[in-house]
Parts: sequence; C-alpha cells; structure tokens
Amino acid sequence: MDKLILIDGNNVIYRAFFAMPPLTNTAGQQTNAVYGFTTMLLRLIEEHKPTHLIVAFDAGKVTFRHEGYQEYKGGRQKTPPELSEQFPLLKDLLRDLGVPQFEIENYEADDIIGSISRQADEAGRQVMIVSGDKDMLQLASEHTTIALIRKGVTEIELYGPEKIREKYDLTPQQIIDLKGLMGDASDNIPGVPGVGEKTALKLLAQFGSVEGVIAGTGELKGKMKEKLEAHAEDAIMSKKLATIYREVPLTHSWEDMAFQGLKKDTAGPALAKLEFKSLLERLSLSGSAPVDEASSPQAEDLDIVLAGEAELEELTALLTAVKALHVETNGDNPHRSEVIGLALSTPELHYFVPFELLKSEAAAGLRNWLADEHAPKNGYDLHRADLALHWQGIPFAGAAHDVQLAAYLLDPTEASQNLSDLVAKYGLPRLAPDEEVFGKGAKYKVPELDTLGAHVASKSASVLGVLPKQEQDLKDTAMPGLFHDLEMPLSRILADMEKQGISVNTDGLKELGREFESTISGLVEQIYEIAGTEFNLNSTKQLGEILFDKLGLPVIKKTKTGYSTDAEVLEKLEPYHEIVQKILQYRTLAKLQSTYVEGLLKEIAPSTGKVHTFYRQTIAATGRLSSQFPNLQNIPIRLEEGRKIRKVFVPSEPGWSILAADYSQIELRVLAHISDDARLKEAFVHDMDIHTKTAMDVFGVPADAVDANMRRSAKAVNFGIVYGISDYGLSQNLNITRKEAARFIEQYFEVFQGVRRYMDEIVRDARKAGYVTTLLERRRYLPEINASNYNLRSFAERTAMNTPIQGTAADIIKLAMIHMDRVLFERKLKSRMLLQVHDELVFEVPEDELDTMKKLVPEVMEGALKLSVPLKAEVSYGSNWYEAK
DNA sequence: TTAATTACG
DNA sequence: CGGGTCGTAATTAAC
Repeated sequence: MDKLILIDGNNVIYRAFFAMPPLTNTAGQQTNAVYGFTTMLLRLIEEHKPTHLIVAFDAGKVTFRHEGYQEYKGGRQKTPPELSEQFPLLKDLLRDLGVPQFEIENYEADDIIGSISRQADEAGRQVMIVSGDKDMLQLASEHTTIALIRKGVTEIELYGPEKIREKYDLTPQQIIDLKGLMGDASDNIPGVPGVGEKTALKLLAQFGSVEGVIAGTGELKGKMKEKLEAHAEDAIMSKKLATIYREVPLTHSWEDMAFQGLKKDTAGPALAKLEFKSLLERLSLSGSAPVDEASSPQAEDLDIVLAGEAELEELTALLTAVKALHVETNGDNPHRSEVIGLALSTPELHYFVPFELLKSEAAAGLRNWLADEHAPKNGYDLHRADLALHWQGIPFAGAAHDVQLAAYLLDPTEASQNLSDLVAKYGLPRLAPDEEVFGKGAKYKVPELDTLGAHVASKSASVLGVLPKQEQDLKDTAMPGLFHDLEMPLSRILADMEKQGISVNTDGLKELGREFESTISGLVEQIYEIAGTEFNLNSTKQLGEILFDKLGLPVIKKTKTGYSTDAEVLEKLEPYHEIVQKILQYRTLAKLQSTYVEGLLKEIAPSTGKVHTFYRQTIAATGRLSSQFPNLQNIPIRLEEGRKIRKVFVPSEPGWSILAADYSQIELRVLAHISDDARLKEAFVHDMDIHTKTAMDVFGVPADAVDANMRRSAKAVNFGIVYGISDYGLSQNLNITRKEAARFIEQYFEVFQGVRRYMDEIVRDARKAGYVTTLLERRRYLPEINASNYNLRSFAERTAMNTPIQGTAADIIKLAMIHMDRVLFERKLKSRMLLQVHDELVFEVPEDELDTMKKLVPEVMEGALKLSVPLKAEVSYGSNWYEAK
C-alpha cells in the first residue's frame, strides 16, 4: 500500500529553529534548525515507512496571493539570518539523504502540498501532511491525515476529519471559514476585528460558513452585528486568503515522489559534514563515502597481521614503510599504565604486536626503531605512549604528528576528541569507540587477541587516514607552524619533565600532616561543642542545617540544592557567630590535609621518591597546559599555612637548589602589545608598577598621591580588563555599587583608549570570523558570539577579549620552554626543567650552575618572543620550592 | 556521576 | 531587562 508523506518545509524548519538551542558546528555555522528538522524527518520515516515522500518549499518572493492583497504576510518579522543561512544546508542534506524536494515558482509550500494531496486523494492514496500550521487541517479527508507539530518538533498530533469534528465541531472545509472570521496575525490576514476563536466557532456552529454568517447578520444584535456588517468584505477576502490553492500546475509526477529509503552512501558523509554525530550513530552510518573504497578501506577489510616472531621479522624489515602507529595502554595515569600492545601501519598492512612480544628478544630491532628520534612516528596521544613505554623500559622518540594534538589545535574546545570521533568527523571508515571494545569503568577488560589486535590495528589505520586531512586543515587555518614547531616539540619536553619528576620530602610532608591533624582535631572538637552536636563537617548539607536551621543564621546565598556555605558566605556570617570563623579555619586546613598532604603522599612514586605529574596539552581552550596526578599547578601560595607545603618540594640531588622564575605581568604586557595602547606600553617600557601607574592615570594624580585603596581598585580593574570586564563583576570585587564600577571602567577606557579600541575590535572581528586567535595563530571558535541569548553571547564576548591575551601568554611560555630545553642541551648543562605553572618555570640546579642559571633563565624567558613592550621574568632560588620565592 | 567547595595562574 | 570576570584539578558527599 502506497503511503505519501508531504512535509511543509518552510514551516517545519522555522519551528525547528525556534525550538532547538543554538547548535553550531566547528566552523561556527548554526545548524540547529537543520538538526531539528532532520531528527523529525528520520522519526517520521522510521515510524510511518512512507513509500513516497516530499519536502515542499516556498519559492519566489511574490506569490499569487499578493496579487489580490498587497499586505499579505506584511508586518511579519524578517527571517533571522541565522535561519535563512540554514535553508541551503537543509536542501543539500535532503538531496544527500535521497528525500525529494519540490518548489514551484510563485507558490507557497502549502499550495504545492494542497495540490499534490488533492491528486493523491482522488487516486485514493494514503497521505500524511506534516506542518505546524493549523490551516493545513482544511486538507484533511478520508485518506489524508494532518500531522500537526506541537511543542517544538518533538511531538506530533494526528488529525483526521473525525478528530477535527471532536475538537472544533467543524468539517475540514470549515477550517477556512474559521480563519476567515478570526483572521491570522502572522499572515496579516485581518478577519473580523473582535472575533477570536471562541466567537468564530459559535458563529460557525450557528451559520455554517462565512457566507452564512454574513447572510444571517439580521439574526444578531449589538456590537457583534455592527462589526460583522462593517467587515463582511474583509471576512470574505480573509477566507479567500486562507484557502489553500489546490490547482497548482504540478511539474512532478508520482514517480518523482518515490522514496526508496535513505541513500546510505551520501547520507553518512552529509551528516558527518554537519557534525550530527548522534544521528550518524542512530542510523549506524559511518561518515565514509564507500564509493572510493580503494583509498579508504572499511575497517573490517583491513589487512591485519597478528604478529608472532616470524611476522615480527618481516615487520622489522618494513619499518621504513610504517606511516602510523598506536600504542594501546590502560588507565588514566600514563605513569602507571600498562602497555597492552602496539600496532603499526604501512599503507597496505597493519601489524599488531602484543606487549609480551614487544618486550622479547625478537623485537630488539623494533625497539631500536621506536627509540630512534630520526624515525618519524605518527599516532594518537604519543605523549601518553612515550610515558607508558618509558616506565616499561622501552624508550620512545621521534614523534612527528600526533593526531590528538592536531585535533586540539584545530578546535581546542572539542578536545575530548577520541580517535573514533575524529575518524567520524573526517568521514573515514568507522572506528569502534574504546568503550565498545574494552567496556568502561569497572567493566574494563582487555578482549582476546583477535579482537584486541583488530581494534588496535584499526586505530593505527585510522591515524593513517586522519593525518593528511589534518595537515590540510592546519594549512587552511595557518597553524602548521604552531603545530610542528611549537606543540609537537613541546610534547617531547613535557614528557622529559614528567619522567624526571620532582622530589618530595616524604618525612617533612608527614610531619606537616601531623601538625595539621592536631589543629584540625582541636577545631572539630570546638565546633561540635559550639554546635551542641556532632555532624559531618565536610557535608555542606549537614553544615547548612546547623548554621541556618539550628543556629538561625541569615541565609546569604542558595545553591541549586540548598544553602550555600562557601567561603564568601561564611565571611559575611563571621560577625554573627563564633562558630563561623572556626569552620573557615577547618575548611582551610581540611583542604590542605586531604589534597596536599594525603593526596600528594599517594602520588609519590616509591621507586623514585618523586611525584611525576602529567601535563595535558589538549585540555585548556586557551592553549594553557593543565596538570594531573597530581596537579602541581595549584600548590598553595597565597596563605602562609598552605604555602608551607612548598617546603617539601626539594632538589633530587644533594647540594642542588630549586630555582623558579616567573613572568611579571605577562598578560597585561601582552595586552599592551596587542592593543598597542600608548599609555599601557609606556608603563611597561619604563617598567613601572602597573597597578600604581593605572591608579595615577585613572584618578589623574601623581604617584605619591596613590594610596593603598586606589592601587587596590586599579589592580581589580586591571584584572577585570584581562578577563573581559563587566561593571557588576568589578562592583562585587571592590564592594562598590554597580554605578560606581561602571564609572570606574569608563574612566579607565578614557585613559587607555587603545585598550577600548582593542576590546571593541576583537568582539567585532570574532563576530565576523567566528573565532579569535593568539599572536601565534592559535585559534578558538566562539559560535555563541552571535547568540540571541544574552548570557551566552556575553560569555562569548568576554572570552573573545580574554583568549587572545591568556592564549598569547601561553604561547610565550611554551616558546620559552622550547628555547630553554635547547639551551640546556647545547650548553651541556646539568640543570633540569621540572615544572611549568602557567607563568612560572621551576628548575633544579647544581651548585656550580646556579650563577649561570640565575642569568640564563630570565634571559631566555624574556627573549621568548619580541613584543612592542619588554617581557620581564623574575628569578629566585633556595633549598626548596618555598625558599625560591 | 554530579554538585559544591577550594586550590592555583 | 537580563546575569554577573578568564582558565584549570582534586576532594568530598550524596545520589
């Protein structure tokens, strides 16, 4: 039995646009309406299995309706550009899905639908019409059902003549009369003023049609009678306008509407291109185009060799042809990972070498190749591979192209890029996600050799496929230099630093822990006594009950789930009750104890007595590094109690020192450079105290008139500027009113006009390009910069201001690390670079190199990149990290 | 797993 | 009018 589905394309995409959150793809192109449309379309196909299917669109600006009524659809809001841009995307997608689409010059979608449905009806075919427009109900008949879209695009409600009678007590024909009387504001159809749905239904129940009502006005009285008589003509015209024209000369035949299921070969790549990953998965399509199977083999068709000793020999002879590899490891912490196996891909063959074999005598040649820095390696997360292999006694060198790192540069906000997603993004043959092969969490299990080998080998094969696409993308985004000359070399340096680790004085740390413990237990006792009960101090829920229910303290702030008890709230509560201050002290010490004493102790490697952090190079959207297992980028410094933790970070060899150097005001210096602001640059050229100088300029006073308060305010403004300021934020920070803060900011911009210009321009540029860049062309997309939602848009605007600053600072210290590494090597220095903390580098230095390093480190840091203002690095050293202040 | 909190630049 | 400064990681409780 034939079944035809007719979709009112314009109406549905319009509804989808407003129903969906503003999704955008990586290029910043909004795709929400296409997405909403497609989900609905796919569901219709699944549920109703049409044999014939059409999406109809309006065509031509002037439809025949305007010929009779100029104002038709006048006063309608212009289609937002975010929506009109999506029409071509939708039309392309429909073509690739194999869904026929019609448009006929000068007719609207509903007329096309009306005409097709009339013919289908006459032929006794089953028809379903999909739209959000109630007018469509006039087309309902014995064979024709109307699927009205409700609530966004998720629900549809089916209307046949029966249902229409139930709901309105009207025939489908009378729907037109209904609109003739009540009109339609959105189409600028007047109807009769003062007649809404209720009245119209009553009139139709009595008189049957618009004509009937007009003829019968004699039976009415009062205002209603006058109105109907005065607007009889309007009602007739409105009815005409509301009537769907069903005689459009159709240019398509029944066969043209046939739908033979989705065109799998083109549907996959088309969905992949739009980045509709969930839809791809739902259809279990890969983004691949199977037409060129030769160049992109299906994963299951790979020529995979599970290597034994004989194959290993063959492989060893082939090593120069290996173009990609993958090292499979387990666990999150690469310093503690086991290596499961290694896959190597030549363009033709894919070998899997189990770890047992890799360790054996037979694999010596392969291991030599792995260690050879002149043998280039391409792979996914080579940094992790390097570390995991290192702790198994297998050296690794020669990383050339890491596809994870390249993916991060191409879109740093999509950094959770696993290889399987990456492959889908580029429309390559599907790669099973790791969870599918290994299970996740507690269920992680290495599968048997066949499955394992095939999976790991398809990973290296995938690297092979992704590689050329990324090289092209990097070229298109001006980032090959950033990738090959900065991030790739840095990744090796990070691995060296991590393997080296930093020594921790375990006994000192334990002693510190005992000191904290005694203070903590004293505090806990006092708190319980004051509270009159014991409770779990670490539970914000229980603490809230004590403070606000039991003790009746005023509620300052609420969280999603209850009372807020954060430090800001507790500080406000301090004057009300003695318990509050003790809780604050407890919080401080409990944090130190659990994170920095106990947490750090757990991370000390027994074999080295050191902590080996893992720097992640693909997490932070601005280009910064992050540090894990343990995080050595947030060791306390602001409060003395916490700062003591730094005493346990010591040199690994007797007589050596810890030397630390940090950039002074690097972000404001970067701002001075990129904004080219005369005053800001002058401040740094003369190396003035930047906050004092800001206070002088903003308040218009000489240096000796700047008091501590003025300097504090200026400092807050400077921070605000770097982050993309708002008057509210500043007012909170300085405890002043929003108006005062706003005036303050205005004064700042009066003085630093270059900064104002920069802030305006960067937002404007971001809006136009869809992204911002750092000095080294690092890129961050800001799809929400054009959002209609104020919050989203404002956030994107602040990000546009902040990212080039923070990101350029990140570029600079990365450059410094590369220069530093090379200088240490070339000058054969024994000093070692150990840590990076965003604007600081930490070294351990032998006695006889101390004088050299004191000069060399700041010199290299300051010379990392030439800006229009000088960079400044301050160096210090001592017997531990605390002393190097 | 998520939310709240707190540590850092 | 709105919501309310950027970027991270670790710990704990409670689901």
